[in-house]
Amino acid sequence: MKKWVYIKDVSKFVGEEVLIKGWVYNKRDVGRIKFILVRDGTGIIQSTIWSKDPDCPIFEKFDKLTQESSIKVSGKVKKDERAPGGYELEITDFEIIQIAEEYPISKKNHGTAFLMENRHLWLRSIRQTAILKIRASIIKSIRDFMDKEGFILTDSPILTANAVEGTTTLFETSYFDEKAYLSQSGQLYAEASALALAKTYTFGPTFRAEKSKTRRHLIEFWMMEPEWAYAELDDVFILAQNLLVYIVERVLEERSEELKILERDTKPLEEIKAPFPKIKYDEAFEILKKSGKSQTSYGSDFGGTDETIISEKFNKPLAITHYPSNIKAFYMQPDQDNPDKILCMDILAPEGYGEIIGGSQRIHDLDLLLKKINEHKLSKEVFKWYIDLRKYGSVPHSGFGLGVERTVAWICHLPHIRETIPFPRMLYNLYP
RNA sequence: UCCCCAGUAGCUCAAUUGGCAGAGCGGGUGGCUGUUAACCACUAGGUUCGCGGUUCAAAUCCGUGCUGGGGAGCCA
Repeated sequence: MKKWVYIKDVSKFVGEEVLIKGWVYNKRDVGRIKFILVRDGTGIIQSTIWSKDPDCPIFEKFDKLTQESSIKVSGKVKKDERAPGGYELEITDFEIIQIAEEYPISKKNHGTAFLMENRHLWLRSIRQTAILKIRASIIKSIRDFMDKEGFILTDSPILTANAVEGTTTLFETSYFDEKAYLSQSGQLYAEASALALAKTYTFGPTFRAEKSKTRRHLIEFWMMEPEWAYAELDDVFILAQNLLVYIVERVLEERSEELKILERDTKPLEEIKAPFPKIKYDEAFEILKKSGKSQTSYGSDFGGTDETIISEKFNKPLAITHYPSNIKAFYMQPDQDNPDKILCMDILAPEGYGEIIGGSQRIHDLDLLLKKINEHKLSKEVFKWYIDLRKYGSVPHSGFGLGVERTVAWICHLPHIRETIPFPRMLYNLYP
């Protein structure tokens, strides 16, 4: 019985007979010599079949193979400069598990619509598997960093009775006889956990029924949200900065192969070092005004193009703080010295990728919170438990949300967020 | 929700701007002893997104619907 090995490990088995279980990525027939490119999820290896006899049984089996047919291949591992990747498998025999029907995804060009329709198959391409591996590394590095910093993972519920952001973007569902909503953010529950554990974070999917059709929006996306008792805005800014530096370092270290497949220029990533620049809304507005390229009026939120104009001035992630209070969420703490401004931060990724982190210091004063809930016409009933947090040992606390998919898009330098998650949920697009 | 663009073979696209619907890839058959999205020859494959209109004649022009793409607003 030959040893089952994965392609990523073949270099350790040069000269030995091994068994590879995989799929036909491509085949080439050059008469007496045939090539099968076998992929097994960890890599691709060129495999060769040779015989003097044009009618030998293994050639007949080869002829049946179609793209993506599943096969178990036995052969001897050889070092060979002519093979892509430098190693080659000299096939002694192979077993056909299933002959694939005509595979819809060919080696030539496809349009986005067609690829999205076949997302379940598109995932098998080298490029897509590289992105998924980088996504996995980013998630692992986020978890490792937060754990190392002493934050406790606490999960927030997906089904909730209350909104966090504007009520227009909620997915409504039924909860027996009550109405329920899919979570837009785990933050409010994380605040409760933070008062229990001091340093916490939630990690999970969030849902926004926004009718937005852009390269940076998903209907279902993943967020990591730390919440930290007694922390002020500056504390979470430093946390966010160190987190991003750590993620980039880890990806450069673990996934250089995948970044190469994506043809990602790693120089801009190598420049991601602390400290990150931090400017106030007013300064950001000045930059916009001077650029002459923006129509945004003072006091309004920045648009996607505005973010690009501002972040192009810096080669690192940039924090913009102290936004006007009327354009931010109800739970955000006003600045003591300037109550029209909010102790909040948006962190914009470089290279035009825009906002990947949004955070703030939270209101800890009971009366102020009640006033804000009133102003935003929110229900005191459903928020009773949240208001309670300000009655029993309330303290200043802060947190932020990091969008996983936007982070993946930036680090991989992807033109569109749809490739950052295995099965993106987008506007009017629930299949596959 | 608004603005712009597109829909032709399984896929990616052509079609002299209103005059015989075609090529590459993929499929099939055959050839080739080192290919790198192999190559060469032959071959099958069409309700030109649906409906209505203009015209001697519509893939092409007009109207309408559907689907998809790009962007805006909003956001991570």
